Amino acid sequence: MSTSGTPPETSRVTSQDVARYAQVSAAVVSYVINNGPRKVAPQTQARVLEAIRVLGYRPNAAARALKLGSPEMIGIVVPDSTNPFFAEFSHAVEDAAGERGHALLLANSGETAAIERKHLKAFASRQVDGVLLASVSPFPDVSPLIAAGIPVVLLDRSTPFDDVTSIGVDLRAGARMAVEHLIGHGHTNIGLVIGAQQSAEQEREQGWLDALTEAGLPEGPIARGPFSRAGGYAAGQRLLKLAHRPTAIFVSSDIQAIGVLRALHESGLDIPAEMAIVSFDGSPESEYSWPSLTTLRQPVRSMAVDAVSSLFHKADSSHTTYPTELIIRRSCGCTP
Amino acid sequence: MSTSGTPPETSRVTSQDVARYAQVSAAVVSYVINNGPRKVAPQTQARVLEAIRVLGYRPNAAARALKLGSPEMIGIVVPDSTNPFFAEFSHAVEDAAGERGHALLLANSGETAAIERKHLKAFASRQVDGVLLASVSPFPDVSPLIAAGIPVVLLDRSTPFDDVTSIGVDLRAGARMAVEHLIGHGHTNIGLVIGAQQSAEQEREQGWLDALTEAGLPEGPIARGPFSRAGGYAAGQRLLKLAHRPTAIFVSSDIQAIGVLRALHESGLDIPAEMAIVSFDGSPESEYSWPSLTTLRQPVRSMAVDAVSSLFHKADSSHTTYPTELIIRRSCGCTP
DNA sequence: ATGAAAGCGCTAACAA
DNA sequence: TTGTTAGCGCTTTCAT
Repeated sequence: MSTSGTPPETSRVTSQDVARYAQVSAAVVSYVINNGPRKVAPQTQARVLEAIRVLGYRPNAAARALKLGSPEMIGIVVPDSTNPFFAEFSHAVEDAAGERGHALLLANSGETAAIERKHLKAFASRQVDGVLLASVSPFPDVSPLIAAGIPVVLLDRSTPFDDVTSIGVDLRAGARMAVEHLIGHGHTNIGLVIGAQQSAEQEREQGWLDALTEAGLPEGPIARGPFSRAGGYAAGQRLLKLAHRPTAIFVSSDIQAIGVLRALHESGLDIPAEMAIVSFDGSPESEYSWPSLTTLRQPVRSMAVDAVSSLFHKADSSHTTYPTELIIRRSCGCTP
Repeated sequence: MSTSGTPPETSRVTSQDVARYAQVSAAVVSYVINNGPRKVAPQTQARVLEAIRVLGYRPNAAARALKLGSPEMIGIVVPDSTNPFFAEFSHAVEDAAGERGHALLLANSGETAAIERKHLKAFASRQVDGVLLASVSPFPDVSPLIAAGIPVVLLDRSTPFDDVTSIGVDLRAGARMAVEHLIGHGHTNIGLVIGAQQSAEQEREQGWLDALTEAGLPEGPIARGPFSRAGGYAAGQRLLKLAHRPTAIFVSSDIQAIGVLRALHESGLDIPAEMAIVSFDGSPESEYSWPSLTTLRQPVRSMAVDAVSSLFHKADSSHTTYPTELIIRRSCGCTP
């Protein structure tokens, strides 16, 4: 027999093993691991702890999950975790979940309702403790979750839906504010770059229209495209080709705005002198573009934190609206 | 009695319930759900399927996980899932895992070894089927995983470590290639923006030095900072303040390069005429900066796919190096 | 082709 | 304060 390093014991150490080693029952092991629900004599506790250390015991989460009916995980499904807005959101969610000892399951729907639904079902099967959903659809089918009694909160919404709780900023009011800012700069032909139809986008479009109408301005040109840099780029190019080209554009997301900026740069237009931009989200990327983007910041982190809490407090369904803040930077023309 | 909607049955439907309804045993239910391992008569199968539908049965993943010893999930821990490089990587990993019916647990270490370790332990407890780790440290402690017999692959490395399998590009050679490109443009004073010490960064630094030395050029100025836009911005500013300011900079990551670009723009310097840039990673963001970044693209998606496969094929530990590709764009000066 | 039953590892009610 | 024990819901061997 050699004295070489520990063989890669595929850790089949169970609480029973620990109990045996510490000369106690498995119950006691459980009590010390979870600090309860029964008290354990300090001396006994020390023995158990020692046994755990020596044996390299690691509780089996699956068994615990089965017994408790909770895997101590929450799930989030977003259209694209690569989008800075969702990336930031997910990161904050992971932090918040972690503080409660929960892990985060991340899934991408790729803007496809079928895939979204598949993930929702999978999460339901896993009996996760809660699901955060930034749906592709204005009318997501969360029935698998509801049926499993799993709390859900809908993200990135500005209107309530059924009896599922939801959060988000007032997209319409925010968009309106952004466009009003542009109007304040004297623009009268203000274009819109926005997602390819669907839910929430409608509201930003409405807000854009609200501001225009209120100011007695004509409806500007619209370019629709995917929520991506490339989508924004293409949309920007289309707007630039227009005979009656706008002098300002409201872009419904930072990520698209980055693409628009590129189209503008390539065309040699001066921003903001010849084309002003205001966008939406307030992602970190918006601060580092050139010129930096004037944008409507969503309070991502607090939304994330609250979303996670409401999963755990599962109060009655409700919708909570967060304030949006106009961050003035260079792209709107405030600073020359 | 009303005919109102189904009460929110907190889905306590078990395979037993299904069995009873379909007048078969639980074993048969399992067989039809998993298409095996025993065959089931078509007629029986239909009855079971019907029962599943009627009862709204959804298998309990925790029970399955306990029985099988596998939760059918893999985990990934990265320094910052918000960093486009890791965001893209994780997304690709999620796809690859999903194809195998596995979910993805995402955790951030925030560049802190202690947090990383905490996540690794948690993953070990959860008995995940594999862990992908982009460690903060050059010598990560993966023992909890090893002890649990969980396959690990180290990400974003260019050198092997112990007997754990790893993947990554040849950072040193890549950096060298990037710097050589700059040298090819006639630059003789080439700065470096890089992370605040640690592992992999050393290699990019070495590559930078290699190119300089080989060309008989003096060592340029170095600015270190976090892997963030802000970190790059600050680093860029420091380089600009230098008396003997460089005419080109090799930035060790796209995300920092975005920050450097901002510093450059603010100083009014023309890019690439007065300051050329080449960066590293090839993230989507690099294509949309202004000017667009000439960068060393890492084959993120194929690395992600391969990383996931090797988790499942758990061959002997090995290190595989991926090729890097210099994407020529505007920031280096190739196009005026 | 199907049923019966054991047991994965843990928690907590119930005893002692 | 600690031990005994009964499951949580599923998979699968062993019978039939």
